[in-house]
Amino acid sequence: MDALPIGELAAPLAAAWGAASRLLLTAPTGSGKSTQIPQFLLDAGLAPAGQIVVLQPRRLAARMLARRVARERGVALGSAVGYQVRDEHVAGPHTRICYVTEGVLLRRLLSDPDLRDVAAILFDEFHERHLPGDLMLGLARALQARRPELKLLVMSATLDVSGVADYLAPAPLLQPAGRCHPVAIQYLERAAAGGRAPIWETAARALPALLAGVPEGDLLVFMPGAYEIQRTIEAFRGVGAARGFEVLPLHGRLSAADQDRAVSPGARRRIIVATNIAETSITIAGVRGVLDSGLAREAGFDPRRGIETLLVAPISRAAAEQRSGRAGRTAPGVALRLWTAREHEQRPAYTRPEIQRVDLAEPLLALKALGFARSTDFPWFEPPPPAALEQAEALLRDLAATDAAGRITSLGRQLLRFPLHPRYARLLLAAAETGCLPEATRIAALTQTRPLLPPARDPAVREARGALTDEPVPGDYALTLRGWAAATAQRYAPAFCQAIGLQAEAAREADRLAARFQVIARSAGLALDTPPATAAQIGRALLAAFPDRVARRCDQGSLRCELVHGRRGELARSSAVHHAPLLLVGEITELDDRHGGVRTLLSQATALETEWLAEARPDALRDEKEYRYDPRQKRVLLHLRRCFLDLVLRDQIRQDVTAAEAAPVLAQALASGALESAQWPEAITPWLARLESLAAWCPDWRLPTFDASARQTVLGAFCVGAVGARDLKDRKLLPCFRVWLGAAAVTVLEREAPTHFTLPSGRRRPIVYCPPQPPRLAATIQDLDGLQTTPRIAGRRMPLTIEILAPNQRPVQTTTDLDSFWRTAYPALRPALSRRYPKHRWP
DNA sequence: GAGCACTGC
Repeated sequence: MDALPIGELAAPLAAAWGAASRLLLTAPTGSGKSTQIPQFLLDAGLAPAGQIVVLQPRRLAARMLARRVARERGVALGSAVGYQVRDEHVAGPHTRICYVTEGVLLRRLLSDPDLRDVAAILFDEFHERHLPGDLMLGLARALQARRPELKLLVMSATLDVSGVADYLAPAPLLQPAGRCHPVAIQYLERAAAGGRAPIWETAARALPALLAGVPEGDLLVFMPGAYEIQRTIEAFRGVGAARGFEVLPLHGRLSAADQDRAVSPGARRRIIVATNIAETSITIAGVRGVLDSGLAREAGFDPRRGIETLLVAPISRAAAEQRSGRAGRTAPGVALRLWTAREHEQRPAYTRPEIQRVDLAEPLLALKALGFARSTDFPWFEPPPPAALEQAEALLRDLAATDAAGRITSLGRQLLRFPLHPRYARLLLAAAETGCLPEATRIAALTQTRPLLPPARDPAVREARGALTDEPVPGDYALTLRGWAAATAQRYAPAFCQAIGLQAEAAREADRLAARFQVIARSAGLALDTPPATAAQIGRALLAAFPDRVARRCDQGSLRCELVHGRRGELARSSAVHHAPLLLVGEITELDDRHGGVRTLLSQATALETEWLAEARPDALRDEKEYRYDPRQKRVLLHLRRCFLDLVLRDQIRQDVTAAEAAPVLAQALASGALESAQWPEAITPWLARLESLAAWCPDWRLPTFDASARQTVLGAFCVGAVGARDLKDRKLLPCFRVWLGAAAVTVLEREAPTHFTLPSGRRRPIVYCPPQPPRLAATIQDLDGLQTTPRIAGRRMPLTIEILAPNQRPVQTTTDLDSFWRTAYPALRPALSRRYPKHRWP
């Protein structure tokens, strides 16, 4: 690694530092800026009082840099030079240079909004654009209004500097001469076999040419995930030119020992097949050639459906640059990209920053605590998508963390005491109410680490793990808690951990986290000395945090589930609760399937009893006086009832009343507290009796009139082009089909989704849709229009399922092949359907 | 082949 030419930079940096409060510096990763710039600022007296804080995206980097700078200056670590990461604080009152991870500074800001002891903030590796770094930059800029002497220096490698320069203006740009070795870039001459061949086959075909151009040193191959890495290694076995090479995998799920093996030099030349972990986190010495698949798994969040995504996508040009650079760290190198030069130009210039693609509830709550009641008040470097902000606002409202005007409540401030997503913080407060706080702190902790019990392929491990379920287990969290407790009892004996496949490292980290949550809980006055919790206590607490994650198994033969808000997915095969008809799922993730489409995986499931939904009482959700009579609390209750109605009534309603028609009516009538059961068909009266007891909780609500515009019509036939929406309305057709696209049921509303209903007194009450409601149907229909066989939403092919519905809305038949359905299956079925269900007008 | 890239308080 070459030293930064600090001498050439010293004069301009010193001059700019005096004149400007914000500066921008671009230099490649590993140029020495992270260690040299802070020392220069200190030695030149440019930060005479206060700390120079250097923000790092990773804990390991913060630790290593502090260690190195302390050594260079001959001081003890934690004295003049220190660091702070989540688990460690190695710094003191005399610390002048402090390396901290981005989240740590955000936390510090929450307890000390002026950061009085900080003289300068250096944003290192800012081009990585992690969410906390982005947020911190905006906060620091805003803070300069109160503390004009605070200096900001943004350091980045491949960032499009003009955007930051504009944001920080006036900010001088410093650009020292680069010192990297040249890397020759090669592209494929023709697109790989029409893009049809698996990426590992393309890689194996290209390997000999690359090896011929790299006579010495190791080779680094980038693949999107562990599965592709495995297939690549197998494919390389058949390549003659690779004989004599040691071929090793490298990804985050490997044990520390296996990762070390891939990083440390061996006797033979090596080919290391890695994920993105080798792009930024792990540096491998001696790499002279890079083979780049051009693919990466990219995390995202769809605010409309409230679903996380993890999909394989082409990397940006900047990321490809970063990957190629891995070949030129010690000597000139070669990089072969498995795409054409022409395709390269069509790739996005930069990876979408995190703030554009993740759930914003947690940062938004922090902003509100810091005085930015509305997200538009905040000086975003790049504002997040409005839909994501709306979703986050709605979630915070539903958790009672904010009031109707979007201001933080005292409950919201309580949530913020925990370094957790507001949902999990909410889980802890609810757990204190239901009496399962110790268990809940452990559940929250294990969601924040690597999986403690990752899915096992080894039959011996599976069998040993089976012993954990000798007694029935109410959920996947509960199963992990059981394995974790057993391992704790054995003091994490390696033999035991290995036998059940428990990741001791992750468990120890979770131990520390749970302990920390308990310290915070105790200081907040929450009761921790409770007897071992029952499944009901834990289930009810989980419901308060995840009211929109209730799911029901569609049938016993498959793992398909329906979720509230017209979503659905597939329960993870590895889940421990295959027996339960009603579930609460902790995670919903959309993943690639093997056909170029997607599937929605439901994991971390917990079995639910209908009674917990039906009998969830206001006091189970009570936190403090100000919420007891707050309408917002009723919203949560109303939502729970809707879950109940959606899922339970659908089985019970028959004959002429369809669930889609009845549910909103019932929900509103129910909320009114004055339901007259005589008005309803006999089949549903047993359920109404239970519902009436729910309604009794909110006696001040009155029966609303049912607004016909709220009636829903299933899109089905419209989508496949058989019947137009107008036909459905004019001819008063019952819905015959329901169409599922990915996780979302596509339905159409006759008008816009209603926002209010009217009480007999004439007063209007808002209808609150928990995220991600109501669906934006107009947009959905446009996306679908004209797409007969391979509907795409946002460029991604969505699995299409069509259900033929009986008048009671239960599916008669299901198909996934639209073409053959429409050509053969449906025409063959139609006569029978017409006889069986004459009420339908079958197209 | 069926969980799933990388981080972080």
